[in-house]
Amino acid sequence: MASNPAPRWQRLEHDERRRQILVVARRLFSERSYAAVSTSDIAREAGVARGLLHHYFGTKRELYLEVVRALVLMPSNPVPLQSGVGGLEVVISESVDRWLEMLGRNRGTWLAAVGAQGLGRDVEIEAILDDAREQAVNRLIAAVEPYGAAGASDELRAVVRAYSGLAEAASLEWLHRDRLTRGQVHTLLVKSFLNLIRDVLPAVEGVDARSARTRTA
Amino acid sequence: MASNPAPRWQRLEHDERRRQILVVARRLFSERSYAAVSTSDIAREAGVARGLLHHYFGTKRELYLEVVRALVLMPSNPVPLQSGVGGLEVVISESVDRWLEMLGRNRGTWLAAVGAQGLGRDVEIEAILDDAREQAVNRLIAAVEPYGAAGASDELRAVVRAYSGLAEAASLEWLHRDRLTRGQVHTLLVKSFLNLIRDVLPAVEGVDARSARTRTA
DNA sequence: AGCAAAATTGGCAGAGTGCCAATAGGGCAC
DNA sequence: GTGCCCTATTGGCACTCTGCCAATTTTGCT
Repeated sequence: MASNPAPRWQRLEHDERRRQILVVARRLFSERSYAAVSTSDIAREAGVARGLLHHYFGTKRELYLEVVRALVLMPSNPVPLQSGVGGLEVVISESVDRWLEMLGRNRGTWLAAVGAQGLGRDVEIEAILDDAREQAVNRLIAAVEPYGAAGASDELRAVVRAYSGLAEAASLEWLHRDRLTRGQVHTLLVKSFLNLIRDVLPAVEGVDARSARTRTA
Repeated sequence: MASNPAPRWQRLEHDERRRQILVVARRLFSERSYAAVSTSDIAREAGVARGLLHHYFGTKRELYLEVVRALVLMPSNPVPLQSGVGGLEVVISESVDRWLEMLGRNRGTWLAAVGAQGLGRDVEIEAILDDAREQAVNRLIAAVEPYGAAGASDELRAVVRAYSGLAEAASLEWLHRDRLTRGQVHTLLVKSFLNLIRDVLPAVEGVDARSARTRTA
């Protein structure tokens, strides 16, 4: 009396199914570009019907944005940190070290998150990435603040942001192009940061309005 | 007696039509993302049939790659330069100035070229952007070489590449976020470069293999 | 066991892409 | 000036992908 007709599919709880789809989508979107991944691909690999994706995320694009948001939760920029004990140099050194540690563990994910893609300014994507970087900058500034008297001026934020760019590029030289060792990246990041804060920042703040002209050397 | 039935469309020379389509495609791909631009959009704005796009470029993606190639011909990284007269500092200062000048003129295009996009490593796009940046690094190294004894070591290339990242981020602070003036970016770039070459690079080269371990501080 | 809520499926409609055969400019030979 | 031929250009067909929704199935609860 075939009591159980052997269910053809399993019914999962809302959040669980959602998470499962997100995992697959994250993998595929990390491997290939947005256009090169179809919702059918995601559905097939997740073992569900394509319509279910739309039930949970509405649209392919929204699913994509969800993936991006999850991905940039990982610090895409240098060195957050907590309580500073010791001099600025020590604090920075430890922060950089912790950050490189994280990078080494999540190499693939991080590379996918910072991998520059095509052109065409996608304002939403840009906003998400920008927010993530800005938060990283905030954390770093908060950590440094006790050491430098200056509050979070525009110049400080900009310099730290520039440092983020340097840190990303340098990390790529380690993880992707293999031209630097981890130790070298560490040295590069620590010394650069100290130089930027102690030497470059004061100079930048010292540039007065007359030098802010748009033309000429 | 209606001699000329008034041609319904004009027949252009191969290269000319091709260029015309590229101009439109470049504009649209710079404004919106790849997925948000349809071949119909491009064809309509170019005033041609959609099929013609495929005749010239084969595929939407190939057309896109063509646009990207053209776009990154513009130096996406700092400061090429020619013959150095004067000290390193003067050469760098002038180079940075010339570069900022170019940025100011081509603000929109440059922003489109470096604008961070989505995830999903698109290896072809990545290769194109990477080549462009690498060439910029080469030019910069060639300009600096007379001043530093060291040849183009891996460390030097990596440090200059890191500098490129810093320069891009700093320029965005000027052009996009408006937190720095042009003069401030100039100062930031010149001083940072000198610091990197004179102070940081030697330290990075001095990191011996024992420090190159993957773990630990 | 039966019911109801909700998770899941399957298929339909519209849009976008790739392709190719047919058409029509326009330069050139005569 | 006229006609011919080359090829730039068009228009439409087939296929894939996305968004949507009604129908179906599962499962917890009474």
